[in-house]
Amino acid sequence: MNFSHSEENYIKHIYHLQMDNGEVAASSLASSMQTKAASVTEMLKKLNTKKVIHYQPYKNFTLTDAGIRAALEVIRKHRLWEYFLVNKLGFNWDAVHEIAEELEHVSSLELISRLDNYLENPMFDPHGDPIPDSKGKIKMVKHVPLVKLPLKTAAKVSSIKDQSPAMLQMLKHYNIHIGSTIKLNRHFEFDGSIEIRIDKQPVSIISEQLAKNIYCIL
Amino acid sequence: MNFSHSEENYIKHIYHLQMDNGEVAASSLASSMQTKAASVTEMLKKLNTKKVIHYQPYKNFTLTDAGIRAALEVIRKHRLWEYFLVNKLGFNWDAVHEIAEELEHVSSLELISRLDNYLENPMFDPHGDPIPDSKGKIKMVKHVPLVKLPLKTAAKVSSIKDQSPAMLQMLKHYNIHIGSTIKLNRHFEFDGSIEIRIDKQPVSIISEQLAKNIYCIL
DNA sequence: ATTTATTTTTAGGTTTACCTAAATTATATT
DNA sequence: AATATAATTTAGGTAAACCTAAAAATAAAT
Repeated sequence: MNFSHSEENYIKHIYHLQMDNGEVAASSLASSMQTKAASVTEMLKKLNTKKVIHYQPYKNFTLTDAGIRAALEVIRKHRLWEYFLVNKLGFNWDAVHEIAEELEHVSSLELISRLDNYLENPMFDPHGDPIPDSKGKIKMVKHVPLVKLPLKTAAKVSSIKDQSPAMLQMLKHYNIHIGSTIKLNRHFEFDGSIEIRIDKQPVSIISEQLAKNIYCIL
Repeated sequence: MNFSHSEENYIKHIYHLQMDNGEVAASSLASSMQTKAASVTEMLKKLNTKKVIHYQPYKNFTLTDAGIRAALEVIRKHRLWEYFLVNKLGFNWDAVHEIAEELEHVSSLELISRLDNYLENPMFDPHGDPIPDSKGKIKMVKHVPLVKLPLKTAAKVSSIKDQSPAMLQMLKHYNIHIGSTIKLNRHFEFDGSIEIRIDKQPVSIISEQLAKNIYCIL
């Protein structure tokens, strides 16, 4: 099956939303795609006739098996390109998302298979997200929000939600990277801030707002 | 200035046509783009308002300086990606054109500059065509058709017009590659076939049809 | 210099992917 | 259970990029 760029984007977003939530509401898809509900409805009808989603008017929906396969193909491309951009071209991991959004729509499967090979079949992209293999198999990793980590248990920083420059500046200041070992020592009830230890550095206290944007793998 | 994929394709085709011919007719652009004359007219009006072409209704047209710059940017991207596909991913040089047609529209200039760097600033793509630098400077090379080479003068095979599998099979048989040293020894009047020497191999005779598809640099 | 043929443009339609505003259905509140 | 609120769909419109068929302009041929 062949999909337009737009269809691929919808499929990808539906996939991520249903991973969070089991099923997807049209409104959340609209906000995730930065578009309007009416446009979403139109696309849902098309994806339904293409048997990409299970859909009944006015109800929430999910991807079919074919839809999941399609989503994982796009995600595979996206993450392989991100890996390439960081590890071969020397981009910072926070600068590659937009470029990969374009590259992921280049259609050749031969290209992706050779790229995968050239990169030596990486398992994770620069944000710590797993890269599906050519058959759509993907390492399921739960990204636990830092604030919900069990106390004093070593974990690894796996991804950062907000990747604004302001956020990156903060991360740099605290010396937090993807892959850093992190321990949650205690919560402060008053303002939700937490005490953490990054690698073998002295403990620091970070705000709830910052903490909420950091995800970890146990 | 920002261009759609379609606009970029038109600009690129106009560039190639005006390199051959000085100016471009709507009909030749239509056939080169595999589209209809009416669609071309529409696009010409748009490119004109965007000041990409010098255009007056019913007359032939050419790119403006801005248009040439835009064309060279697309061509630079196309050829750098082709180089990447062949020299890093191991594609055959005849398999990369279509993929590069998609990659050339990825917009990031930072990406292209890093790719160029990563590839160590190649001057020529796998077909022997020169790669414009980031300022749009391009080595002007005249590709002489093999049949018009001066007799017994060493030249280099620079490009192949028809890249069908049938053609590639022939080239393989005669052991002709991009970059091979080639000498034209004589013409046979009867059927237009020619006697050539490739590198230090024994001379061979090739048909006019084959010869017409081979271009050289002196 | 007319007539004929070719090229180019205009007019009017299609598809994809958006949009706003209004109508409909589902959900929440009293 | 009736009503208010929220979510979703429908109706109708726009822009880009294509199309066919007819009209207009240019080039070629008698």
